[in-house]
Amino acid sequence: MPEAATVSTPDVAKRDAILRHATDVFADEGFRRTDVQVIADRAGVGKGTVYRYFGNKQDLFFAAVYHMLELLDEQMANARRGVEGAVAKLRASCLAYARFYESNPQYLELSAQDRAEFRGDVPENHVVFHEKMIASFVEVVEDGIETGELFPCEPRKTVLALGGVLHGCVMFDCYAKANATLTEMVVFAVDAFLGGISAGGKQ
Amino acid sequence: MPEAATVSTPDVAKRDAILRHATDVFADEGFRRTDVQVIADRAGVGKGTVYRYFGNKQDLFFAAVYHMLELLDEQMANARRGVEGAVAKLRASCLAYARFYESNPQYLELSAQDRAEFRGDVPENHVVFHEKMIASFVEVVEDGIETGELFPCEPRKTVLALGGVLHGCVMFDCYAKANATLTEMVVFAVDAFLGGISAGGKQ
Amino acid sequence: MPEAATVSTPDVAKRDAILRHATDVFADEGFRRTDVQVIADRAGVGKGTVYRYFGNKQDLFFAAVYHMLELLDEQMANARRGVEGAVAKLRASCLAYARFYESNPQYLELSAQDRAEFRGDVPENHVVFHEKMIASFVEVVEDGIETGELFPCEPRKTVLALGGVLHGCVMFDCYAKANATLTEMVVFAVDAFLGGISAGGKQ
Amino acid sequence: MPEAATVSTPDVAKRDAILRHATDVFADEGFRRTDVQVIADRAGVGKGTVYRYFGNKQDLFFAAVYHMLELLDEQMANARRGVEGAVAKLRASCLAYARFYESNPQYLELSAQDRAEFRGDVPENHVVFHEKMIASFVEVVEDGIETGELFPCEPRKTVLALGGVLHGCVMFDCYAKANATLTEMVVFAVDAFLGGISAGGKQ
DNA sequence: AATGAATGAGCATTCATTCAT
DNA sequence: TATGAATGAATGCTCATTCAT
Repeated sequence: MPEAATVSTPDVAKRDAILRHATDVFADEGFRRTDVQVIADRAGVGKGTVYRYFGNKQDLFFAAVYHMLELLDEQMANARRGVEGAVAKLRASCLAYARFYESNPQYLELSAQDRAEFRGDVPENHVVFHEKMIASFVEVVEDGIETGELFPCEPRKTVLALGGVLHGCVMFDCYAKANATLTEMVVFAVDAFLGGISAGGKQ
Repeated sequence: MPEAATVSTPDVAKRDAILRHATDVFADEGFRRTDVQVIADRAGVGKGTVYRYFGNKQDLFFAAVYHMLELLDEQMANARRGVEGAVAKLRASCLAYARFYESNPQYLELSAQDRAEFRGDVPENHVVFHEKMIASFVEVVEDGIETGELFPCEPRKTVLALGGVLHGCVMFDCYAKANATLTEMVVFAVDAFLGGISAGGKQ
Repeated sequence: MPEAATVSTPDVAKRDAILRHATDVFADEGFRRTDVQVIADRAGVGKGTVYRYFGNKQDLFFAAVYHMLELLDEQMANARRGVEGAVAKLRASCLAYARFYESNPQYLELSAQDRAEFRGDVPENHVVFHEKMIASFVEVVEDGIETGELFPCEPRKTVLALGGVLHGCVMFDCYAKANATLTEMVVFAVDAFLGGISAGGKQ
Repeated sequence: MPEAATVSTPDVAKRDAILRHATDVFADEGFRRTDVQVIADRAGVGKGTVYRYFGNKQDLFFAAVYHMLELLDEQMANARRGVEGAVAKLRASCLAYARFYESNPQYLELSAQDRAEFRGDVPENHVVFHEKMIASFVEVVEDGIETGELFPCEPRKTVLALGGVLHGCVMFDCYAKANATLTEMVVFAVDAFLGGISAGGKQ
């Protein structure tokens, strides 16, 4: 089967390169300190090209964050696939979350910048994506309650609390390096949290 | 005895005013966007005075954060005082933590800025203070293990995980407003977490 | 007879469209502020096509101005046609001038831009055209002097002064809106001026 | 009388220097093309100082134009002082107008820029000043009508027409250099115009 | 011939920091 | 000691022009 036809990709590669380097620079320097020229230089394009593709610095940042959200969601969904049981599914997702940020520390900084600079005042598509991710967790929790695996609780509240646990563990890390990897800390915290809401005894 | 040495620093009030307004402006605008002139104006002093008292913008920011840490620690210590039992003490501290940030949202933003801008690359006195706060929690956890109130665990790891839970709950809030106050969410998450590490059954 | 050679340039229409929209955009935005891309978009052609037809932004502007000069000259010539008497001819021309700019305010702005941006440092063909227009007026004035309708005077100086009157009345308008139309103001000023150089008593 | 006390002038000199050089650069380069850095350099101050004194480029430009208006008005008023008769007063003012622009060609370009860039959409104080200048001319015309020196006419309309004549003569000059100075052309045009509205015969 | 993606020089404005008064 | 005027490096964004397709 010859010639797999690379018909498309007119400049997706260029867009990706910009996005990738933008992520790195935003992570290294922070949103405000970042000079778009540096992103352009690293991506090997002119500054005007960056603006052509992303409109302005802020939208470029948002695009980088959105890309991160997609990757994170994908990895958590993959981790959940084929796992049985609500607790096991939640645990697998959280593990994927931890591994994602541990493997890609630049995304951790991107998240910190996002929170600090925009305080949730983010584009609509981010909000939608957040809700989609929450919804997928809520579904798991609801199933868990139905099967009796989890104590009855408000699913959304539970999911948001779990989200807080995850977010906090990865962000808080910098203040007092534990003698543990980021992933170990998340697992520890999540297990305690899940133990506290599980019906079947602890651990 | 000549000239009874002006013992008291004659301008503590001025220093405090600068610090207070700096906190507000840093919280409102973010570290990078903050114009020191605005802080000086609001504090009713010249810009040069701000630099005389705090050296530079970054150190002013750090001083504001340090002041926040002192207040937070004080409130958590007060909350713990007179409470019996490790779990109850931890819970009371966490409640104080939540109330502190709920009552003073500007400190929440200050924390977010601190994390985003400096990633834990903070002055020595911050590190020391963090460790002091951690130590006071660790002591409680160790007591809890000793009395059998808590499962055996690594105290420091447990405390850092709990710190992550707290940090995460207050920071994560902005992404998906729960139908609950910040304090309710923290209580919910902390109770689940404590339930998971408590020996005495859940809640 | 084979293939009757596409004699007519096949894209005069396209050139005209570009020129028409260029005039509007230059008038609305001014020369410097004008984005050639906008002209291309409005004309429904690619930006490269604009450059293919006109070389560069400045030459495009000059082409627009030249087109305006042709239209203006045509209208003044038409107005003069069939009119008897030097004063009547001059008056008719000036009326046409006023009506031209009142009916096409975009040309007024184009003139203002031309003066401000290039100060008469314009292409040779503009200079030639100006001289041609001046010459046609000079001829009328010379006839008027010969027939005794006008006082003896330097014809060229007189024509340039009249040109100043016209130019000034339409340009000055913006500073202090009179309670009169542009045309009324021009008629008023021109009648006074002509009254002052006419031998036959005033008006 | 010793010590003429230069009490005031804290930095009026610096402000004037900036304004003077701004006028020159705006005149030479045009508003859009002007780089504020160049003005700062020529005035021997930092760029920030220019912004400290004038806020932004546009306001700096308006300040330069306003200064020009004040100078022009002063010179016309001086020229009128001690002159008897409406026509003589108007003529003297117009002569001063012509001499002003002939002696200070940079102001001529400044006017052209003002018209082209802002089309009369200028600050309130400019409008007020224009009206003040118009009013002083209107008064002369009204007196002239009262004494019978001028034909009855609408004074404001007459003044605006005269303003157009002046404006046009100085602006139009660039298109077709007459064999006369700017002042000669203005005198010629104004005399014709005044001749046309004067009761007492021509010239 | 027609296009429009890519480029990078150019410029307004901001703001941390200094230092003369 | 307190001030705030002065500075100039830093940076987001625009747009004329080019040129590969």
